[in-house]
Amino acid sequence: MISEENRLPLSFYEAYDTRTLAQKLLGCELVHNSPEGLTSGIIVETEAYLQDDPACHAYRKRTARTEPMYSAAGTIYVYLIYGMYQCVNIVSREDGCAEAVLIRALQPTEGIELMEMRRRFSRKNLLPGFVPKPVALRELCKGPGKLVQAMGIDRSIHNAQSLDTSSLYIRPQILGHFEIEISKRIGITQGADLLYRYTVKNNRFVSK
DNA sequence: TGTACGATGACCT
DNA sequence: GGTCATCGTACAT
Repeated sequence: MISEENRLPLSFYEAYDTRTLAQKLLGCELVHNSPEGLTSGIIVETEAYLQDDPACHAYRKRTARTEPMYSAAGTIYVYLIYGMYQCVNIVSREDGCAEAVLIRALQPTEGIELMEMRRRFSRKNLLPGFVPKPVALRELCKGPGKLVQAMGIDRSIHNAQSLDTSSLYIRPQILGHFEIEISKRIGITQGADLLYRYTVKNNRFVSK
């Protein structure tokens, strides 16, 4: 089967406030058409980051790192975390308003072998004697750092690009009927009680 | 110069 | 299941 591009237009990202967009993105397909091959997965877990939210990178000061967050809806924001992993966000709202949706987990669809290879060999596999082990399907994109590795997303390539023109883009909703579960965001202390996390209920590819 | 923040894998139980 | 090690970024001192 040949998969068509079927890229969502920027009007999709402009149409909703950030928390609504985070929910509308569930069931959509994140696609990376990379030189090594095409990989994709259904978005099953997102988190919203708002301007008046202490967990948001743009909560305090406008810096070089967070500059893409201030761009138009549909801009890609990739940041480095723990000095070793990266997380991918979809910028929402209008120019000058720094809000975004963090993509936290995918249900793999296309290019599963390529995703498995990327995950297996992007580990600390340069140490002598380290033998990379196969990565289970369920583990491929189960977490924001993991899905970025599996999809071959890279800050130096994708950060500040537009989903309208990048090799990374999103296809419309393809998941069958599902319920959205709302919960607290994972792994943060600032704004920890805000219910800005959205998951596909009972989906086994959700991170937790 | 120091410190808070935060995702993952290795290792252990 | 839990504990530990890893380090770029932002910001206070």
